[in-house]
Amino acid sequence: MLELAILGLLQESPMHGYELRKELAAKLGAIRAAISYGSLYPTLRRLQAAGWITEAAETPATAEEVPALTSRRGRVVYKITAEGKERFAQLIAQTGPETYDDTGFGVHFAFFARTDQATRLRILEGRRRKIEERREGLRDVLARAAERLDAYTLELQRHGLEACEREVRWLEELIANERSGRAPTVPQLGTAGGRREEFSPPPPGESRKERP
Amino acid sequence: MLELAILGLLQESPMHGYELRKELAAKLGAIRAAISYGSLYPTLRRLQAAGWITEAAETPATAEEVPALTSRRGRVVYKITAEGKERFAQLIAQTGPETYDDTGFGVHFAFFARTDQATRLRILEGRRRKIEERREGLRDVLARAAERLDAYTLELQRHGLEACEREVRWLEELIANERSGRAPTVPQLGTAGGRREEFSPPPPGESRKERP
DNA sequence: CGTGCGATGTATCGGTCCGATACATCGCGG
DNA sequence: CCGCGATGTATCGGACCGATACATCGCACG
Repeated sequence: MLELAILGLLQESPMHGYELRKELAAKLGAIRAAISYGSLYPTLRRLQAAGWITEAAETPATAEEVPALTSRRGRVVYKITAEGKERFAQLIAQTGPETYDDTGFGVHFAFFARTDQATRLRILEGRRRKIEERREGLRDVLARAAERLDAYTLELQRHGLEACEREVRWLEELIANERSGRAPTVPQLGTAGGRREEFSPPPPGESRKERP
Repeated sequence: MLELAILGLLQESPMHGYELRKELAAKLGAIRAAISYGSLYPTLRRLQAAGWITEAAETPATAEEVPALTSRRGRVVYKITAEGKERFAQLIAQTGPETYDDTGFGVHFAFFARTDQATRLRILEGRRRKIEERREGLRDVLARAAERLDAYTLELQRHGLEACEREVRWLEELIANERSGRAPTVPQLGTAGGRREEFSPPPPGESRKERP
């Protein structure tokens, strides 16, 4: 998962570890806390060893003559390689069970802009299926084992059940949107307009073209 | 977390590993998938080594004479010890940062029936604080960095923000209930698949006593 | 009658990720 | 000039997961 996230972010622009962590936190803030350095740095080294990312020099030109004395600030900027892009595409497209758990789904979803529509649909439906199963499990417990559980545990289940129901509804909307060929559009919060492209290169700030 | 959950469940009745996993899944189904054996069995051994649980003999009488030949089914039943109960009480009462993350909060909440009211309140408020922080983070991203992110990522944030808002409201209700001295009973909101009862089983003041 | 299969049951191994910790530099205000 | 918070890289032990292996039980189906 981390691997996928890093490869995805570095595709937008080269970054060093610290930056990567912040961007990751911004992009995935909805689904998980900031990633730990204890996972990040080892993973970066692993990706580098595999040839999917490389170190990019930091020096901003004009600095050839005076490198030493106070040794340059130790900042390691990574950029993705061609092999890395291939790897990313492969990881994005290949769906296993872990694609549908909370974190896995969140990471995949966060990179939907770089995912083709068929895969998006497959992932959304897989996620929906998984949440529906969880929902049924909770209903069973509430219906069949209610008297065995105390009021607090029951309340926890009830709250979880409601969350499942909401997420299923959310997914239904996204799936319907996806099938109709439009990008996600949220009614209130004019955050996004409809787009028709299946992916958008680095340049941020998509123009907002209203598509009925 | 696993340690706390096991100690809590074994307080209700002795169980073997497989059973423990199922009960855990039923009790915590709302917040996390079933626990892995790869964590469960090592943890059981650790708890046993610490003296917090012990093996309870399985043999149902009448089996003294003929133990061998086809060796008896290998089922290991564990029960909690007095030290284990102390340990549980200590773990329940002591709140660290991990008490407020998704899993930690869920596990603590699931054992609220064995937690005193002051601690319940402290945990609910800590959780609320944490969710409020997450909510503010998401609002910031949506307000300040919206144009940097693609429509899918924005939709993810929006959905996460909504989930935060709902959870805060839920926590507010629980806190109000708690302060008023009543057990949890949420007015309807009829969605959920099971009917609910309208009572309040655990006597308001203290946690429940030993197995009835 | 047997036989195969799904549920029950215990156990280990490698791998991912986290939390704590350490340490060094930078910029800024007091 | 000094301290302190943000920036930045790095490691270590531990928690937990997913896959896998293996053995037994009960029962449905031929």
